Amino acid sequence: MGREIVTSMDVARQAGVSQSAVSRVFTPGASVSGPMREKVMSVARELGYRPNVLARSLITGRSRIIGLVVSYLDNQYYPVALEKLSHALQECGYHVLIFMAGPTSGDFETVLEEILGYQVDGIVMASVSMSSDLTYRCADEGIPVVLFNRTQDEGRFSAVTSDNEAGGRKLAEFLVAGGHRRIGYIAGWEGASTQRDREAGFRAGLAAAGRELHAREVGSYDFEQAKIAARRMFAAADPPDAVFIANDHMAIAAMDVMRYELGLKIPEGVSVVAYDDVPMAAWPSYDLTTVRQPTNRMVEAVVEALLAGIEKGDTKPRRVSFAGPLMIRGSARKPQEDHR
Amino acid sequence: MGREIVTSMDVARQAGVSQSAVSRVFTPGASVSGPMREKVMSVARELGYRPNVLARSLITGRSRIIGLVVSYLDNQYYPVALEKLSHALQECGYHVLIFMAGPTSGDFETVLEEILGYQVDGIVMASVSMSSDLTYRCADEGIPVVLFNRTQDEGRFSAVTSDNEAGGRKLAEFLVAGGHRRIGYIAGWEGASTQRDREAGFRAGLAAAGRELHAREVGSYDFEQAKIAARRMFAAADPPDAVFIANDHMAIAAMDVMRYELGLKIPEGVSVVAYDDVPMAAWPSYDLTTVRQPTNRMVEAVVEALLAGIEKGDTKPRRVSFAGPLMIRGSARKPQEDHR
DNA sequence: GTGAAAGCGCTAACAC
DNA sequence: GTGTTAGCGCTTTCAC
Repeated sequence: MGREIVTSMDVARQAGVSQSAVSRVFTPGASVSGPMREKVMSVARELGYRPNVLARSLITGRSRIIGLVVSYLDNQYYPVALEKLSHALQECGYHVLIFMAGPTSGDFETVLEEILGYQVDGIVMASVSMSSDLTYRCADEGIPVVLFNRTQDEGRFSAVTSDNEAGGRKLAEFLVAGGHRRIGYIAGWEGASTQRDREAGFRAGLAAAGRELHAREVGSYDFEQAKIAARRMFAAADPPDAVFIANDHMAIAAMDVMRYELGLKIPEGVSVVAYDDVPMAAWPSYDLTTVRQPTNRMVEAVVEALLAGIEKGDTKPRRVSFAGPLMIRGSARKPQEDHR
Repeated sequence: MGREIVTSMDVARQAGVSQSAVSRVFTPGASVSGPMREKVMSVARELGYRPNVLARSLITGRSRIIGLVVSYLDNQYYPVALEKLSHALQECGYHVLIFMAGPTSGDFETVLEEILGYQVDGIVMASVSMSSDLTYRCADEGIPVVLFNRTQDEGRFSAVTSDNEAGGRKLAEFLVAGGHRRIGYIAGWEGASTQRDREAGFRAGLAAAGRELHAREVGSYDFEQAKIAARRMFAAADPPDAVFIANDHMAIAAMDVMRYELGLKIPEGVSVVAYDDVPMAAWPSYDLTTVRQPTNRMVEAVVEALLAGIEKGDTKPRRVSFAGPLMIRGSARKPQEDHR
């Protein structure tokens, strides 16, 4: 019942050494003699002693905890990224403490207050909607804040993204080269930088070919909203012959509506392209042409920015974005098919 | 740069009260007068003070951290469950610290050592493969351990599952009633209790109708393994006319192989049923008849078991399992369709 | 290289 | 109801 904690003092007594000696044995890079180390380690093992990270944090000022703020986990992109991030941080001796932000549990403000209470060493924001003075307070207090898969206009935080604009442009070029004439777009959440950049790149790509968007709906990065958007777009008179949907999660919802409700054929009737390259995009049922997020490199960059802030005190914001390849699959007519 | 921490002492000085008065204001249920509370709160707000959860934990012996051990997040069931669990715990003032166990980062043993170091108040094991003396040490130290979606033979830990055996039986009855004669099974990871129970129930259900398994392969709850299993099962002479695949994650992999590689029609050529009811199962591309895991109730039970252990010291293992409904969709021939 | 002592930020008796 | 005091388990000077 009572959590019997074995302390460094217990080990010290049992081993007949001072408590600080025990501490030193468990402090990487402290000066301890061989015999001392062995004596202490052996008693520690016997007693099942482990240093208390929390007590340590009180004095070192580092908790070895990274707070992750996220608002949903149903878009497959996030769990996969979380898995990678968590692994990478674990490798460096950090762990991820999850904070769900969103309608269900408290607003963003509350969540951030909670985070601060845990004395996290760094914060990763993977959620799309969040803006608060508190975020600045984190930064002001010297806690590194890294935005994952989003940026912010004022560059006060580090931000790691893929090159959304370039991705959008690539998709436009691909659709234009595929001979499409009426090209639509289903937007993500309008407050998100990813949405804005993907659309900007896409429109720029169309413009470069002398084209314009033929139709536009908003899916807000939400599964159900995306269905509604697809219905509206393709039930219209003169519907698009190709559509860029701002992420795979929505694209999958939309494709199901298009094929099963509206009876459209993909890619014969309409081409679909999207963004993220979640695992599902490669499944034959969707076989989605999409821009891959270079998640591994993005995660590396997040960890780097975090550690630079924590361990070197280098909290100056860094904004990195990585170009991701276009994964050409079967959901959109390919350029060469048009060369008859 | 230097993390300037505002302490309760700072607030006390500024407000002209004792440090313990400040502490009491932030301790729910402590006796403080109205004016005192206001004075302290106002200074606290002004200074941006937040109690240090970690320092508090040192004295209370509670960290308000729940360790979650998980080995993969690509099976959509886990992220969705994690989201719910995290929300529920957050509501009670706890947060989830993630520990990834698995080939990539250290073995289970190491991970558990790390967990112990964080003085977590409770542990949830959502991973399938884990067995270690350390797990017992957690229990011995009075830390509540709850297995999520798995049980263990010796009942030393609390375990929350759906009624896998009943689910398996329901599926067998459904397939038998649907007039299927050659019924196959693709197993999950053989070390998992869910696998064992689902198969046992399924076999029992077949036996009750005087039937036996016609074919059996192992997919180990892995996407790629499941594809291989499906290929092997349906490339055989005299392949099954129905198959139960031990979870939706594998079923989706297998269905893609069956339809796109082997040219099978579902459900005309072969019926497919599975287990979990992940969101994807309801998508028209899969439209999978499956047993729903009553995740909400399972999460509630996990939280209950955890809190009983933490707050009431009641760590006696409780094993709960909830029956989940059969979600009848289009991937398997339905009984009434056979009544001609 | 090792021990003694101080103190991280906080809660929990204990007096008043 | 409020202040004083004593630690929680640990790291880190500082002597030796």
